[in-house]
Amino acid sequence: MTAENKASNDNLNLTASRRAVLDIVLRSEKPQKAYDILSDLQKVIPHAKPPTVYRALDYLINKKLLHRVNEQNAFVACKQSSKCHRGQTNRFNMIFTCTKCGVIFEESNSVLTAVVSEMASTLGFRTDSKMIECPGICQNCASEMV
Amino acid sequence: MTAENKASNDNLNLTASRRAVLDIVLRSEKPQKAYDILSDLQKVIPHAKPPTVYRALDYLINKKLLHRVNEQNAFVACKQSSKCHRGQTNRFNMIFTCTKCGVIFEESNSVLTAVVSEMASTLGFRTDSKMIECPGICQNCASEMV
DNA sequence: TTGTAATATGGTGTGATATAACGTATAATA
DNA sequence: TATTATACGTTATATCACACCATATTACAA
Repeated sequence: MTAENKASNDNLNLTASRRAVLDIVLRSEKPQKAYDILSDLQKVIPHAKPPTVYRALDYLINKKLLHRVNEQNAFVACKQSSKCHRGQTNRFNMIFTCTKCGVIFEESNSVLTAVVSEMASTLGFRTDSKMIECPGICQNCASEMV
Repeated sequence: MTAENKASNDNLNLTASRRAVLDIVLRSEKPQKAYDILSDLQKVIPHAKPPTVYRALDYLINKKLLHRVNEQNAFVACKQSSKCHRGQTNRFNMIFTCTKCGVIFEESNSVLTAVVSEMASTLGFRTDSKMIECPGICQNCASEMV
């Protein structure tokens, strides 16, 4: 289920600032930085402050509408297509992040899920977020570096 | 090859501050924060400043002696055992990071390597670091949360 | 040996990221 | 209504990271 679909979920308490932050992140392809989100947010909610943004982000991440991209200190909407799920909430999603331009690719894969699940359980490790990050260089940036 | 082994490598220019930073990180099990490293470093090099640490870290990461753990904004010694390598420089290493206590587990796995390599190449994505992070909760912390 | 390029360091300052703390408001419910 | 939980407003500050410029050192060619 994508973030856009989830946003109409009844269990969701989308206040004005949460809705606005979600919209800002949804509108962008690339992960958005917190202080860029803040700038945008202040066009709608002029008195918004850093905690306003971080609270909204925390909430939306908890509700699985957004991901935090640790490699970039940035935030992106959950792009998992419904076909990646089929009710399987335990699938892992890989986020390939371009350290050059910031573009990301989010992909799910059953073999990945199987192997990571097994590694984690061998370690007695509980993987809550099911998001894995792999940094690198996207095709576009690679070709520009000649 | 572990960081300890590599440290005796001839190609390495281990100046005083680099050596000290490496030692500080090696001495600790858990990833170390830059400003904690700085505090320790100042016991040896009193005039050390933040750039001193970040420069040393950059160097050591480039030389593959250390990893940056993005989930924690912290740094840890490369713990890959030699058996994980056998000259295969293209193996992926997964770092499971505990978001509660900060402990990490670094593991390599041929199936993981195969599936991530394939996903990346499908996307035309160049994976330089070969380090993948998976956040979660370690067994210890999980049992304490009852 | 001198010139020069590359590398490493010292030190200042500041940009960027994130949250603690405390008070107020609102909503849900016993 | 009293109580609890949740959300928000605001100030201040903690934390993370590096740009910038000057200086020193090294390596090597002329």
